[in-house]
Amino acid sequence: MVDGITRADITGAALVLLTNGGLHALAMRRIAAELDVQQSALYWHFDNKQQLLAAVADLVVARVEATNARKWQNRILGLGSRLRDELLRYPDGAELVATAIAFRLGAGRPHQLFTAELTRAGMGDDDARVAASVFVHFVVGYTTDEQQHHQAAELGAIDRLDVATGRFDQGLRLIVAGAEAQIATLDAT
Amino acid sequence: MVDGITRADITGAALVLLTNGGLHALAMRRIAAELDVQQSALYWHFDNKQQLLAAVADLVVARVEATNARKWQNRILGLGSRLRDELLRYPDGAELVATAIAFRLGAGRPHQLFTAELTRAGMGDDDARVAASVFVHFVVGYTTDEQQHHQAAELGAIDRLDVATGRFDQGLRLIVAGAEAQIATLDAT
DNA sequence: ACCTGAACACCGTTCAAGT
DNA sequence: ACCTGAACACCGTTCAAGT
Repeated sequence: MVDGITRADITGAALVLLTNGGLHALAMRRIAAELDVQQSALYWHFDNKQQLLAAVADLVVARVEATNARKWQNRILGLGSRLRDELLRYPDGAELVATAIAFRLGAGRPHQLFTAELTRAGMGDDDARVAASVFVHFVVGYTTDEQQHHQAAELGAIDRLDVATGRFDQGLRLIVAGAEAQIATLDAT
Repeated sequence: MVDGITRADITGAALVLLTNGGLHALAMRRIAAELDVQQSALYWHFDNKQQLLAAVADLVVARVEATNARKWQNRILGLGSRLRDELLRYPDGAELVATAIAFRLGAGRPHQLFTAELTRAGMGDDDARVAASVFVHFVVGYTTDEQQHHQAAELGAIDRLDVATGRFDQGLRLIVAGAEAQIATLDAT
């Protein structure tokens, strides 16, 4: 007989359901059905649904990676748009990651990547972490809005299509300018 | 006999429930029970729960107001911490507002207030709106994390207490620096 | 115009019991 | 160690019918 179910099986099945039906489809019963298992079986592998969703959020941000641009400003911009792209790959991807981050349960990867870039740019560890959280909050928050609004429009709940595109880069550049100013005052000391 | 129930009655009762039990207590059945009404009665006043929650989110941010500091930088900082304070007044206040903003269903007040300050500071309407969204995403995102984490710690789900306090102002100042830089380049033109 | 009563189609979580 | 079966305590939404 075959082995039992693993955590990877569960999060994998959940990711498939997320892809096809969004957060709405991520019900314990549905995930269990996808694996031909009783819903209570999932609770042997995860304490609760929130922990399971956090593990799925980790998968969503797993492919976010640093770029190899020469200027740190461009690496930050690349990281931001790469993160946005990955969140947009799945319906409700941004909201899922936002919740996981809020509960400190997963999806720490974006924050780590931004922090690394900012320390390389010359910031102290502490300042880099603060700046990284500004970037992450903006990217995840902006993308959540964008995705939510886009999905609502598809359902016909909203008709006017916002001209929100392009505004993402503008916002990122504003924060980069703030980081530049802070690094400049550090160098002046 | 007394008149029927109004939308204000409903959002008022919901705000009481939010205060006492957080987002978890904001169930249609519970709100209806608070008003001695059947749950289906609420659907005559609101299309769905999401619309109702958006109206409650409007109440949460209703008392956010501009400060009268002389420098626009300080007015922005004051607006940010004032918004955070109001979100922290209710359990899950930040998450409620974040969701309403994402669905473009309410809580537009913070964005309007930030935009107004930034145009007064010398930004164009378009740039001011983008910068305002950076501020709002940071304040709401940061406060959601903070509140979520705080509530999890109260339930014993998390033991270590993050040293996140003070980081809020640092983050706000970083964005202000970015706005300053942008206004400076405008003035130079 | 405004609300009731009742149903429909779902949820997350627990827990004794099985193998 | 890993899962079943069944229950518990909930949800949001709809809709005919009442007044």
